[in-house]
Amino acid sequence: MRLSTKARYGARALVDLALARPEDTTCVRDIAERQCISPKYLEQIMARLKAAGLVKALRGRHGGYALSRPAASITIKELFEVLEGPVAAVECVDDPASCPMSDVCPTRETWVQMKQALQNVLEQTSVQDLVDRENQR
Amino acid sequence: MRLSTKARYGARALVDLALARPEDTTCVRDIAERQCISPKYLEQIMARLKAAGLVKALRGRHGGYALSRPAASITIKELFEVLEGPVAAVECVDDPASCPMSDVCPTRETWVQMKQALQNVLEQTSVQDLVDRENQR
DNA sequence: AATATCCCTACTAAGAAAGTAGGATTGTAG
DNA sequence: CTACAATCCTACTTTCTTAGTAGGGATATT
Repeated sequence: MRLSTKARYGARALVDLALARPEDTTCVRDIAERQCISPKYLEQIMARLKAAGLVKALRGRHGGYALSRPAASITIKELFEVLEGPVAAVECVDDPASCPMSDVCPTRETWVQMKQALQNVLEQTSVQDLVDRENQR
Repeated sequence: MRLSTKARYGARALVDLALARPEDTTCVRDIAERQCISPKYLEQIMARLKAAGLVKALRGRHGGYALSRPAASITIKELFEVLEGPVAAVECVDDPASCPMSDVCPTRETWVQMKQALQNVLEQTSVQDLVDRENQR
């Protein structure tokens, strides 16, 4: 059960944007270079973040990306759902009807607890929290 | 970040074994039929559980599998690590040296927290807990 | 008009997941 | 002692996902 590079790269990209002044834009090439990510791949990731409304883009020369909201209001859970999909590790957690035994299955409750535990962590962490950590060093 | 069928099937198989008398053995075919799992696939899963010492096997006619310890002493975390691998969703959590930026990276701490949260749930749940849930209905 | 940026789509190579398949080995019951 | 039912072992296959690569189109600035 590994986290994809999309989610990890995306998190670092958001922190990178949050470190810039909110009114400035940062181009993909610069983020990619600082974060050691393939620029073309990061482009796709940023496109998804934009579609989800987490960042906004400015096209043309001197264009780039910026957070669309204050870093403190963007949670890692949002990022996770955009780039990694549902937090639930088993389908029946979100959709009991997907398994005919959902209402009797003793394992399902554990998968539900797993989701809740994960979600707690992801919801409680904002991009600003990550920035604060970075600044503490 | 989905849980594999191996882990899910394995969990159900252990519960199935726990429902039998401890001194009895249950053959793969029976478990597979009750749990709606491909018998040949379940064979491979049981082999892994045996190699990890969670179950013991008896060969030959009227052979089969049984839990090697009381159900209350087998945690889902053990099962998870055998069939799903490390609980950490990112490599640097268990092995900081795998990434040169581990000691500065602000995202790592969140991945660590994710692991801890998951681990809490998995450690606190034993096969016996699952059996108890099943019996409550 | 040149250029630097985002935007969009398609392609690919490698690996993992989820089984399928076929038989070898072993212990027991008749 | 023989047939059989079970585990054991290894290889194969098919499908899906991941992690990119590639090439160009649209657009705004200088």
